[in-house]
Amino acid sequence: MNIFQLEVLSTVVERGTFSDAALDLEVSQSAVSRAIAALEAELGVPLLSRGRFGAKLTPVGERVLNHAHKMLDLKEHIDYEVNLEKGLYHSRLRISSFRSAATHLLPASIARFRQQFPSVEVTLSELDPAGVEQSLREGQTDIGLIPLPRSEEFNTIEIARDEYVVLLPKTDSPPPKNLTWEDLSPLSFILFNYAECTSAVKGHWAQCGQSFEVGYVIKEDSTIVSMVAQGLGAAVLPRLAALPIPDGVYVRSLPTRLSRIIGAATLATTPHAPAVKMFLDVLSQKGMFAHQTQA
Amino acid sequence: MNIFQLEVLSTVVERGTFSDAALDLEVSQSAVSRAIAALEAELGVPLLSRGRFGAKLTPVGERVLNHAHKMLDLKEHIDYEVNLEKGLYHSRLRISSFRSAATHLLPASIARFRQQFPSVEVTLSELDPAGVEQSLREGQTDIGLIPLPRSEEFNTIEIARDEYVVLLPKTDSPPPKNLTWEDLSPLSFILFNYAECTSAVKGHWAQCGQSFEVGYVIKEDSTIVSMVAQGLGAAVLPRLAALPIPDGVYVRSLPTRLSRIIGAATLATTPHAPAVKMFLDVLSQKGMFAHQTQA
DNA sequence: GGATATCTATGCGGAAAGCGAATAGAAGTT
DNA sequence: AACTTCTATTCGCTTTCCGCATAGATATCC
Repeated sequence: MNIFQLEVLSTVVERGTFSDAALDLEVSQSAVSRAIAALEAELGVPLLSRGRFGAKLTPVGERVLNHAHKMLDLKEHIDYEVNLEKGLYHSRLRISSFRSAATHLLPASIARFRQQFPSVEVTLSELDPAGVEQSLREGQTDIGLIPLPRSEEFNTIEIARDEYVVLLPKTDSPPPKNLTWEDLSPLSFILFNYAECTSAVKGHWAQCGQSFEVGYVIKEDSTIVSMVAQGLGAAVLPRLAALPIPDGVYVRSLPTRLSRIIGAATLATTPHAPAVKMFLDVLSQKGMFAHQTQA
Repeated sequence: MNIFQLEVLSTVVERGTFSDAALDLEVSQSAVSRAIAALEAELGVPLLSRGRFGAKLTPVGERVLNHAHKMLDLKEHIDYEVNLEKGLYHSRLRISSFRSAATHLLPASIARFRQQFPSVEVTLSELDPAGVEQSLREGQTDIGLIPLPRSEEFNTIEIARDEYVVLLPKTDSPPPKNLTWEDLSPLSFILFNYAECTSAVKGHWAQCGQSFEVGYVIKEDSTIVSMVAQGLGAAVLPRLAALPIPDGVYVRSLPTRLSRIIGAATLATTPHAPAVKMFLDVLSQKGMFAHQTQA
């Protein structure tokens, strides 16, 4: 049994006669006749009844065709996999990302992607969000990880949500589990001057009708964590940026939660290469990269 | 692409080497090598990486094999259908049934069965339940429809439940929708002397602590229905036996419901021929005869 | 380093399968 | 009866597939 025979059977049933099926398949009528005869000989049952009226399925032919259709569908899936592989072969994928997403989100995703497509060359550039946008615009980057929302020149999908947390230095008594604005009001804050975090925090405070004292505005997340550990102030920054958090620092949620949305962006006007599409599937856990759930 | 190539691919992966796969498949090692090479040439991608260590799937090979396994499963389904057809061809199915099941239940089932297996010769004998049992014992019947329960010499499956109803003649005022034992106590009843109905009804009355007057005991269900229509009494009999019920007769449920179970029986000691198995599936709406539900 | 073992790939010759063109046979239509 | 339209089969050729034998590569053993 081969795929051609199943295609012949399917087309004969669809067209009604061997002659019309032959035209459709671009082979001779005798090739169609012999393909069907060979299949019937192999299986040992008549699949079609035929005569001057053309050809119609027998009852067992109907049941066989049901399965045959599924096999033809699977052949299309195989062709898809194969064409995907051919499209990806020796292609490349250029990713840009701001630092904490580059450090904490991308490595696992890239590993997973390359497990399936080892021939794709992946590059990862660490840029601030404005740099990521620029690199997308200049065609230097295929996929950029940036905070959302973004302008309409980009197509975006949400990848993760990253909560802003309060880092507090170790003191004689630990801070309460749930902070209030009153707990925070006497504190001096170190803000994270990167990836629009400072403006997000200030906007959030304003929106909550609160005010706070800014002690420092620092670009390096690791420096901020160290300063908190040394008792120089409290900090507010995204959890991913704070990682890894040393023992000498408490982590608490804000009284009113704030999160940033991390998205994957592509340039809206650029058609996606197969590698880009596949990696977007990894990031959003779709298609073959859907999360395995217990059956 | 053909089934043999998919079997080769599957076996190579399972066995680890072309040489071991060749032994398994009872072909030469070079036949295995060329089958794989032909498949890779047709698809245009390498499915296996191989050398002195044997053969391992490439990533695209894994994805292709996933679909290939499903195709091999479908081939087994096709083989099953085909073997089933061969087993059934020119076989026969002998059914015996008591009258109302023969009249009302079997025709649709037999039609459905023969639509799929037109080559099976079906015979239907109408016998009372004792006659059905005897015919099964004597090997003259493959499947018998009889009321349940039955002795352990038979394997049985429940096919339907058939409610005993009260038939009442048309009078100046219609009977209440829900009859009470008081409503029934002044009536004279015509009982159905067939398929253990009389004993079932008497047993039910006794179990409910009631008594009733028996006017007639009649064997013909159509005669009973006519007598009720003529005002000669009320009747208690299974609904299927009463069909078709003319306009001049009211139908009501008993105050305490009574149903008979109609079952399909086969002789416990006899292995089932394929036609018997398939028809039991029709009756119990299993396998390929499962009820279609909206998706 | 050389010999050996074990794996896959390929050449050779023969058998089997598949192709299109042509035609035979059957059945429906005119 | 003649014609049309369908499938099945023959013919001659081409392609594919087979086992046997062997080439080539690589790991193991001495």
